[in-house]
Amino acid sequence: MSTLRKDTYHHGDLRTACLNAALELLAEGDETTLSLRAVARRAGVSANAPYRHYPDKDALLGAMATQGFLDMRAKLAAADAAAPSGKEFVQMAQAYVAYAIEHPALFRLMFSHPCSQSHPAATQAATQTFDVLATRVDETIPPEHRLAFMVGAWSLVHGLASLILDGKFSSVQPSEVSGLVESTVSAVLAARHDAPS
Amino acid sequence: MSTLRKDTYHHGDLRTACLNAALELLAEGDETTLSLRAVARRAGVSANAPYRHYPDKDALLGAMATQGFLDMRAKLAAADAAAPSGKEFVQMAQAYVAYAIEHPALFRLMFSHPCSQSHPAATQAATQTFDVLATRVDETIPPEHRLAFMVGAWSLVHGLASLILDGKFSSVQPSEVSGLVESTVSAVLAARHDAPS
DNA sequence: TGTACATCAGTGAACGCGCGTTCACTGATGTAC
DNA sequence: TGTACATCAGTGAACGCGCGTTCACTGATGTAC
Repeated sequence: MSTLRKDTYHHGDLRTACLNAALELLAEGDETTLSLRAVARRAGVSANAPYRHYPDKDALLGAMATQGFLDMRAKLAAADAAAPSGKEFVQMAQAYVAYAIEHPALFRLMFSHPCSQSHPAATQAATQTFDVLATRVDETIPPEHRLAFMVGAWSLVHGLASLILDGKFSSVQPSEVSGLVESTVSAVLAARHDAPS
Repeated sequence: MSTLRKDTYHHGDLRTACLNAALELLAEGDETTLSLRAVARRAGVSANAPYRHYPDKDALLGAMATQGFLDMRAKLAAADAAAPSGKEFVQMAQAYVAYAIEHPALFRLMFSHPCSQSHPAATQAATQTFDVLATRVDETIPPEHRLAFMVGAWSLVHGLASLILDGKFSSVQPSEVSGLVESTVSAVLAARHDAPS
């Protein structure tokens, strides 16, 4: 019976509040501006209160990455479900890149931070995210091309998102991104029957 | 007349020595283990000696990213030159991924660290690196497909490298990487005439 | 060739900083009787 | 229904840490005359 009351001594759900505060801080800055003390400050709580709910900073980072993957999975699944027949891959790819652009620091945390490999819940959530793509692949691509297609499609989309976030496509306008994703993914799709195993 | 003598008061070429020490430290660890003080220690010099040659830590990081891009450019150019006709893209792609795997922390610094965008020498070196690919594209790909091809090929290879570094392809063995790059790049190449503009 | 001097490239000590984390403690809560 | 008590979830002060950076200084070097 823990109703949420922020003004009481007992917070109610400080675990979630810390997670949200951390995600906010990450959205406003980057990983270097995300400290446990800042999270506590944002949650309106003393510096070591978070230790009641997370054994250390890395555990909080792991929870953030996990949450990120779950959010991303929902976006991919929604794109897959909403897409007209035959457009599933293109629209999932667009959703993937859009997620990265909307959450740049979290995206980097999810993929590049050590916690994304060391935190079991995070790796599991990552697998669940990729399974959305894998399921569609299994229904669409002939078995002998599945692995190459999975790796190729995912690499393509991930590289595109990364290079955009890192400012390496300075000549590409934000409004062009969606079309670029479509044309590039379509090209790979068209080639899948020609691919060497 | 500065001959290199490490045992004298005047170092000889501390600028280069700091750069190399920093690259070594990055190769041995990651960006979080790379401090200016550690660089000075490695170079056998007092903690603030590097300030004679770099205005601040970020300047050193920028120099490192610059060096990384120049090295990478050399590797790409060598792969392009050595490749049998028609295999240039595949072998450049393999060189790109190989470079990332051999220098994971430096690769991340070059692409994801803010210094890679703020340091003019680094952005220029990056452009020179991409120009190796662009030159081959101009000689091979019809004009109307060049942009899409550049973006697609680069994204593909960069994503592949990034996901491998980040441990997201746990099912892919190191020995499979080269073949995977070849098959995936070949697929994109085969599709380039079908690609929507 | 020798000497005076400007400049360069180091030294070593110190500063403040915010961090992650630990400690001892206390207010709030729920429950057994 | 009231009370004693265990437990939970906070507080506030403190610790040590290594960092980037600054300061005043000094040894080494090259050059003008």
